[in-house]
Amino acid sequence: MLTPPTLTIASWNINSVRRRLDQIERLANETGVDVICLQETKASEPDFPAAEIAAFGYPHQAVAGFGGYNGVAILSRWPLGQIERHGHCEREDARHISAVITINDSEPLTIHSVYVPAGGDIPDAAVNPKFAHKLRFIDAIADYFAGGFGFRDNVVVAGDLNVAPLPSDVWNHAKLARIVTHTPIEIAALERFKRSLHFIDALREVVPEDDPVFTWWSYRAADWKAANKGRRLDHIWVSTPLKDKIGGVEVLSDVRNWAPPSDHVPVVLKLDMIREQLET
DNA sequence: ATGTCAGAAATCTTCTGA
Repeated sequence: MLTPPTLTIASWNINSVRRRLDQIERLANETGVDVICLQETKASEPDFPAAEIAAFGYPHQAVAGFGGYNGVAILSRWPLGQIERHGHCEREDARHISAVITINDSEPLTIHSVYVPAGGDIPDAAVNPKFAHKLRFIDAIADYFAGGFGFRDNVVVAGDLNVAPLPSDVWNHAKLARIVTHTPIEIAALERFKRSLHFIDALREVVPEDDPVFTWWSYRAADWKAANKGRRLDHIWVSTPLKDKIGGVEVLSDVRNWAPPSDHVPVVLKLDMIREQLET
């Protein structure tokens, strides 16, 4: 089999896979991305448009979903093994699925598509059960990674983590300090999750920490681009062995203009691991 | 507090979740 020079992995909260099916095809055609991790597919597994997506070039799929809300998937041009869905906080709510990508036998790569709960409006776990669930979910997924992997494993976490951790990850740090997605308690929880396997925030490896980067813009602005009140809620993390293989990270903000748009845009990671393996 | 989406269940609109 011909080995590709790179492996590209996208993370995209698509806000209904059926509503935006043609945009998956467009993303495939315009970027050629190898793997797409989806969140908020909002489709039951029988309703998931598997055949159509296979025809777009992604015959290998890991899907978890039910009607109405949530739902995650991994779409791949490469075979997927060991597909596992993970329930956290005693729920089977289709927020986390993983698969092992088998490009070569020597270095398996485990890819996770994750959708962290949004958390409601009030950033107080004592009065808002959704916020309490969000914090418990992040703790639970941190425990999962702390207990299930070694620091030498190749692991990619791609998802809507619903937290914008850095001041430059939101349009106004001071104004959002008490707004859910940017509160100190959520940022601390996300940091613990990140440390669970010494994950590296791939985008911030290639974009300076002070540069504003957003992946989500609310539907409620009349003109999302003019207002530009965005947040970086979508992340791709890699485990330490993959750090030196980050070949680039791109936020496809133009996708926010594709009609009808999701409120999130894809983040794409390029890994150079395969090329390095060829050279050694 | 506001606005805008998407899906479900039940209608021709309201609810929930985001």
